[in-house]
Amino acid sequence: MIYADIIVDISHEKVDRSFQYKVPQELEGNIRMGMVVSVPFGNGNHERKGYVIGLSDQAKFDIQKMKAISSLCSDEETTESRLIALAAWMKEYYGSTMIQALKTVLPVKEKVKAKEKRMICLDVERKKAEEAVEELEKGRCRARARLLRALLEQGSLDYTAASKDLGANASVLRSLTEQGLVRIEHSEVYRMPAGLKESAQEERQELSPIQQSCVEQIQEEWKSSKARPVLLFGVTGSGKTQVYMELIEQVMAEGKQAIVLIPEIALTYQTVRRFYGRFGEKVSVLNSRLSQGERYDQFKRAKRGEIQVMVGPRSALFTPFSHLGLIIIDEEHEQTYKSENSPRYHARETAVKRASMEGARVLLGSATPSMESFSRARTGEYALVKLEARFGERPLPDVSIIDLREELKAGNRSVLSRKLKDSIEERLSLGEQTMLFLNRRGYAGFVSCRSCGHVMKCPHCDVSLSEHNNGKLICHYCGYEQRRTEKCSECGSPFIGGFKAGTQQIEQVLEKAFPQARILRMDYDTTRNKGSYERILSAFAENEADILVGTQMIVKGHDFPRVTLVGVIAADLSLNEADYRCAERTFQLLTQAVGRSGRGIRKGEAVIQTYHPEHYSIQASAVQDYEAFYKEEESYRAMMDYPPFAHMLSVLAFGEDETLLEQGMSYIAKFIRRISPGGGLHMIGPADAAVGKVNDVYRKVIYLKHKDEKILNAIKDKLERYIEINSGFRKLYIQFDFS
DNA sequence: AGCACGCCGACT
DNA sequence: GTCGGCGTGCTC
Repeated sequence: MIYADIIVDISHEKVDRSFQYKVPQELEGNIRMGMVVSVPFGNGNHERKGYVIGLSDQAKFDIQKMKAISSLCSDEETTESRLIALAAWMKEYYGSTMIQALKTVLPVKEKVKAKEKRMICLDVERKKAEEAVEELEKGRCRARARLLRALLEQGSLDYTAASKDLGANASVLRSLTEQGLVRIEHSEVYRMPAGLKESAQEERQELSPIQQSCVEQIQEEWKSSKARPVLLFGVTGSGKTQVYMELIEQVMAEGKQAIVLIPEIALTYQTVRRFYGRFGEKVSVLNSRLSQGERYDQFKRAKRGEIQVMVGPRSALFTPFSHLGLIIIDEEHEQTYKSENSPRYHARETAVKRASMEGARVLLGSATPSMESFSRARTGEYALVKLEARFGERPLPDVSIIDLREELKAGNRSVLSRKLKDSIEERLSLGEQTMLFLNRRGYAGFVSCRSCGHVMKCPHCDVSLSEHNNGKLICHYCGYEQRRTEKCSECGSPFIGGFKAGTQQIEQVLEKAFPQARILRMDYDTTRNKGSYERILSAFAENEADILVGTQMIVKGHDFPRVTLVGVIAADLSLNEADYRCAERTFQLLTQAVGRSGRGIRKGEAVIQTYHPEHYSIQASAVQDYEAFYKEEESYRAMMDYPPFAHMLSVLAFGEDETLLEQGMSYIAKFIRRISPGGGLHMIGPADAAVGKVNDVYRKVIYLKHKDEKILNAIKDKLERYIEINSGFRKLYIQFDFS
């Protein structure tokens, strides 16, 4: 007898686990992992769709009570089943629930229909409804009366919201509909067509000899049956996209499909148009502005074989192609390839896994490869191909590193050093453009009291509020807003001021220093509206401004030939982050920023302001020397036992009750200490997470380090079971994060 | 998500 | 007692 583990297709956490079913004799030969089946479920034995996630000959449940699979829904299995197998791997490897993994891998599906809003509306006149409310209140039908009253006030209610807030049970609703008092309306799902048809036919450029040789090296590697992923290490502007396109073309010629992953922020009109221009109708693009329905439609087109290339962010990795030939990850070092939600998967590792399951190739491209990838390239796990010469042999910009401590000694207290100010002046007189880069995480400055130092914080989250130009203080985590206070809430002092390090402040300084200059600003505030991102960038590209000030979003993707000066206001902002990757991030950001200068005919210049001029990430980025940086960072990581030399597992716990959370975490820590075998395991914490509270939910974290990833994985498995068994963890939400 | 079960207050 | 409503828990 064979038994199948099945996940039922009901989107509810309560049924987020597998159920074992008997496999009827006549299906035994046909059933496989990942298939979609129909099973009886629950008390009413309703037929439901389910996914086969495992098969075994061991019954884990009372055979008497075990039901049998009714039938296979095997119309669409092959592609889907591979993705489900991938989900099973993700669940295992990253430690999430199966449902969460399935949801990331099988996007929306009929969930689109489920999400199709169900609204509860009144079906009778107000008078009648009011009478009914009174009657129901007289009789003891409180729930129904509550619902009707809410309907009278608001006209109509969202089905799910109503059932959550008002306790509108299914039975309550049924009786109300039977009485003819309310009806449930299924609102239409509207999908907008993807309007990117006008493609300015990009002529196929001849590859340069260097590019051509890269293509050949890559193909050579992939001829082998044990083809490794290839890391294409090419400096900015070396024409990696050309190489990608050439390889995609060849994959398409074999009748296979390709996925191209691009960091969200680089998914601009320009990039997308290049792919459309080259591959026309065979390309589809995903981006965050697409609705769920549109996304679903794109996936459907891919499944039907109507398209052969999918360009998109992290989630495009799960495009249901039937003959996947190639996965390209551009700018592979980007942080956005790591998911923030459970399963906290990394697109790079997951791509390698998917490719190996489906016999596809993987190409990683970057000018500043991640430590992980470069280290794998050095051990031979990945193949390394270098694309060296900058396209057109343009010279690197002249870089000056300015020590801000010296500026202060010389009596200059402005955010602009004398050198940077002079250089800007020079550009203005020459009619060339300047980009000023503030490598903060995009937030405006916090507000603090000048007399007692108290910082204005969000009452729901453990973050300081940011000041915006409309005089409001806003929390960037939960959206909480309050007016700017006149007095300090702690000491009553009226001297309250913003910390002057935001892009707005820099803009103001510039306006004062260069009243004649035309200045554009690009940050969280100015890009919140749709299309504003593109509008600002194209305005700058059209030479409508002399200076562009912004956060990291200005250094990605776009090419501005008129820019001959790039200024980094304070390189230390990203260097001081509390994360072992901060040096890597700083190097990457600075290298990118410096590389923006002098992309046209004229030679560029860059000015980096910092309090740590001697730091290797700054020194190496100034001369664009990746390998020098890698060497330094490698010895630091090796010394500190950080990835890629050890593996890390973070156990994150969330909960509304702080003491319960604390208790839970100390139990977890004790449990880990008890089960961890021998030495070699480092545990840090439990401690507050980087942001200790969001939306009134507290967050704590335990970090585990070990050389052997398998041991961390085993700890994760045991923890999962421990947490499931002990009811004390019911009110806590626990996530795992490997890095 | 949907169904059964069991508790609770009002009425025969 | 008994009936109907509403919260809770379980589903292989």
